[in-house]
Amino acid sequence: MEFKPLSDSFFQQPTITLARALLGKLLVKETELGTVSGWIVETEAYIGPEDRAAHGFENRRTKRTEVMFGPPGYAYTYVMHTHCLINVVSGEIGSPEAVLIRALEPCGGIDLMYQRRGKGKKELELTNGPGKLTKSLGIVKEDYGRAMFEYPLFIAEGKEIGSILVGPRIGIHNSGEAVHYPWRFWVQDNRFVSK
DNA sequence: CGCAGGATCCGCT
DNA sequence: GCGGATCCTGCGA
Repeated sequence: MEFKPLSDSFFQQPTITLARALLGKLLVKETELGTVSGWIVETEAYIGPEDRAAHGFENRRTKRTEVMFGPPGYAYTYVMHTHCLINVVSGEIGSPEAVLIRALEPCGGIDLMYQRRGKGKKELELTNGPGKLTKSLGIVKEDYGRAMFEYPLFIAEGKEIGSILVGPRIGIHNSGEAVHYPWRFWVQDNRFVSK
């Protein structure tokens, strides 16, 4: 299968809008071992200045958050415990905003996904969580700052999806009032959604 | 330089 | 459901 990256202008929309627009799109990573892809079925928006749960809360600018202050469409990867998570930088230059990709429905390169995740895994366990999907696709912290409108890591046109459901985000219970913000989006009835 | 705290996952109860 | 694994980042001393 061959995929073509969306243009950089796709990422130039408000973070919440982009988080919804990413649903159904394809996330693709190419490596020497092959190409792996999956349809995005779950996202979360993080809007730094006003969002206690975001790493860029109150415009906190560090080496780690730096990429979020730049233009949209670049990868913000970081390590959580033993896992790597991936966000798409969004919003205006100077404002630390991003969309976390939480789950995919496998599209291509499924054999390679099993190889990376371990043989005994079920198909559902390949990509139904933010740390799992990066492992299946071979996304690593070295992808930090990479443009996501160019090979080898990019967003491509996907497929039509059904209804989008909305709810509070996951795993941010120590974030005060931000706990309740309805900034998680997922495709209704898709079994790969993480929760 | 030390330490506390995670946007998680997995296995066991 | 719960706790441990495990490791990087940010901050304070």
